[in-house]
Amino acid sequence: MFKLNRMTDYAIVVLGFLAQRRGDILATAQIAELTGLNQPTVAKVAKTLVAADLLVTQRGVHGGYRLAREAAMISLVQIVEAMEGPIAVNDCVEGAQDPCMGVNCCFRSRNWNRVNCVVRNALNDVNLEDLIDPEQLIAPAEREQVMDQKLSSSQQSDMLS
Amino acid sequence: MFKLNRMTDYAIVVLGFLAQRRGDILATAQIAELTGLNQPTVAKVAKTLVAADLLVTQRGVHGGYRLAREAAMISLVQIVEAMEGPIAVNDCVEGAQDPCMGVNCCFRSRNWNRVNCVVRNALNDVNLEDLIDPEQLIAPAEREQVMDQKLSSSQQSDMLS
DNA sequence: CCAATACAGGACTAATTTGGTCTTTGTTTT
DNA sequence: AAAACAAAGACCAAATTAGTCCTGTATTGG
Repeated sequence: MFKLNRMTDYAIVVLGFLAQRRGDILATAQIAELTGLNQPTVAKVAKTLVAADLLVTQRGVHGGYRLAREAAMISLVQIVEAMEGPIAVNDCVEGAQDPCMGVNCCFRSRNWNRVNCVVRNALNDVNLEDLIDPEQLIAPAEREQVMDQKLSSSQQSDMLS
Repeated sequence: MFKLNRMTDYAIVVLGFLAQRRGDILATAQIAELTGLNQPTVAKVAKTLVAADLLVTQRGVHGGYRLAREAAMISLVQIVEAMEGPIAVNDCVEGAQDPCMGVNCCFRSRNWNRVNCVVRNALNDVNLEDLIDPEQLIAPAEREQVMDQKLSSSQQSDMLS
């Protein structure tokens, strides 16, 4: 429960990868190859992240994606809400699409809002940079070698598990 | 996202209802009728809640369920974990069944644990009593009348929305 | 002691959500 | 202008979740 779905995991992998190569514009095929994800999946995730202003895109030949801003300025709550919509443990809270009404169907207590706020703040306090293992911030020279290791040992799914 | 699933909503409805009638042993059919849920669903939820020691059961004629302890002693985290399993935003955190391994697949940061703890604490700070609207704690005399209103206006689903 | 009632436990089906793929359109570079 | 490549959305497949049903067991009352 309260588990992020796989697309969000993928989003974090992609964003984390781009964060390590800040400034580089990378095509989905490259990202896919180097992270072990497959290309259509990367493309799908990237689309969503562009819509949420977390990535910027460059069309045409030599196009691709890069972070919209530095990793420290991208919080986990932005990523999660980009991939999964607004955080709301149920529809009783403010901002939900179907506000609760009727005396009987809902314990309409302020406490749901409280729960939501705390969760949201927790996610807001962690940014993309925090999630990156410092050891993975490697120099370009070493990069290729390590990438090879990555490819040989990585699996398609369960990227974050 | 971070939305409780429907069974958990139902669980809160059932628990909240029993909390208002503390001490009463009620059969699933009665609970179903008075909450607007249907009987098999109530039965399924109740089974799970008994396994989690949130309800106690009485078999046989005039049997049914009642709260295992007072509402103030039942926290939201207990309800959620009873219905949806341990809280873990992903499999990287301690206590998850598949601990993360491999240098590449996981940003194995302490921050995931931090997020989980905060979420868990938020849920722990709210108990069943907090979730009940005080106005719904009504005298037995009025109860039947209000229940009629409930039945006529309630829908099967979206109990908490 | 028997019948009625109500829960226990598990299997099974249906519905919904999520994940993944493909096709068409549009943009950029040479 | 043509070729290369990404954007966007439609679409199909897989997995999860919800809901139902059936058989068995415990308890009470006649």
